[in-house]
Amino acid sequence: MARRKGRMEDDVLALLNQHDQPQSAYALLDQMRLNNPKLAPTSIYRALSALTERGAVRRLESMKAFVVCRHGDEVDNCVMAICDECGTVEEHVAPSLIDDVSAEAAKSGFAPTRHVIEVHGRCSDCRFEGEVE
Amino acid sequence: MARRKGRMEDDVLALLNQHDQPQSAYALLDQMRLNNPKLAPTSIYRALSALTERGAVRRLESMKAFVVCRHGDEVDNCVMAICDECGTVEEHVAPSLIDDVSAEAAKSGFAPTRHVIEVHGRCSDCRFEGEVE
DNA sequence: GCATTTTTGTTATGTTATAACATAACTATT
DNA sequence: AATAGTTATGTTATAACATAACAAAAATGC
Repeated sequence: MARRKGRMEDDVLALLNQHDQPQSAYALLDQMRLNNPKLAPTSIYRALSALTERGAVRRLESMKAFVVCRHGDEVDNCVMAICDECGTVEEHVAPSLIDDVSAEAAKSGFAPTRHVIEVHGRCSDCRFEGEVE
Repeated sequence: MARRKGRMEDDVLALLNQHDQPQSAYALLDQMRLNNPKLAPTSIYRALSALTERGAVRRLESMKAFVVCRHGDEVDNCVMAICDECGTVEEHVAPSLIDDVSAEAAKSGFAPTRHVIEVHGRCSDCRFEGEVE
């Protein structure tokens, strides 16, 4: 009954790649169910978890949704800019900025292991859509 | 049946203030139910939402939990450092750092409105607990 | 008092995520 | 190609998080 190894991850990643906007786990599930109606949430979450661990996918904590990671090797050095109007996400690689954030936390002796840096706002396209503000 | 205005918010805030660690909405609900067994999730979420809006409380996006905001007037200028070992949270007010993050996002014309900056790791106490590493 | 607005209560449901266990597929050895 | 061990996936159920929609009570303004 089980399919070939790693296939689930590939399918989920391929599906995520078809979208410009972050997708919720259940949105992915619904889409996967078009081909595989009995698919369970667990399968999606397992795939997302594995993809996340290897830096292929990122969970946007502030929107409970997942995006493909364009810079997997820099996964902990990114500032994510999320447009609240169109939903698109920009991945800014900025190691020095992450260092600065770490340094701030380190002021109290804190030793960082993971950074969540998400900025909400309006992207360039949306700001200049229709008229300049 | 409804109680005096704002009372719910006060109760939730008071309860949150009794904790050093962030609390999930349902953890708060369980505690409130000791006095008020029929309390519904809605009531907690409404209070948390109002408290968040006025900067008294913050949701830690990366852990689905809420903490009292020690610097309500600087609510969007904070770096939150979360100890994964003991759960304590430090609120670092760092406006210039937030400016830097904004500037990074602005490189592509993005106009930030809200910043989520959460750092996970180990706090000073936990690092030096037992022995120096 | 009476109408209006706001807060809280109530009921129901929607959404996100994981636990626990079963089975199929892959791997390596013989 | 039998086997045993490991890993991936399937299956079932439920836990945890969050909101919608409507009702009732209190506060507010006239």
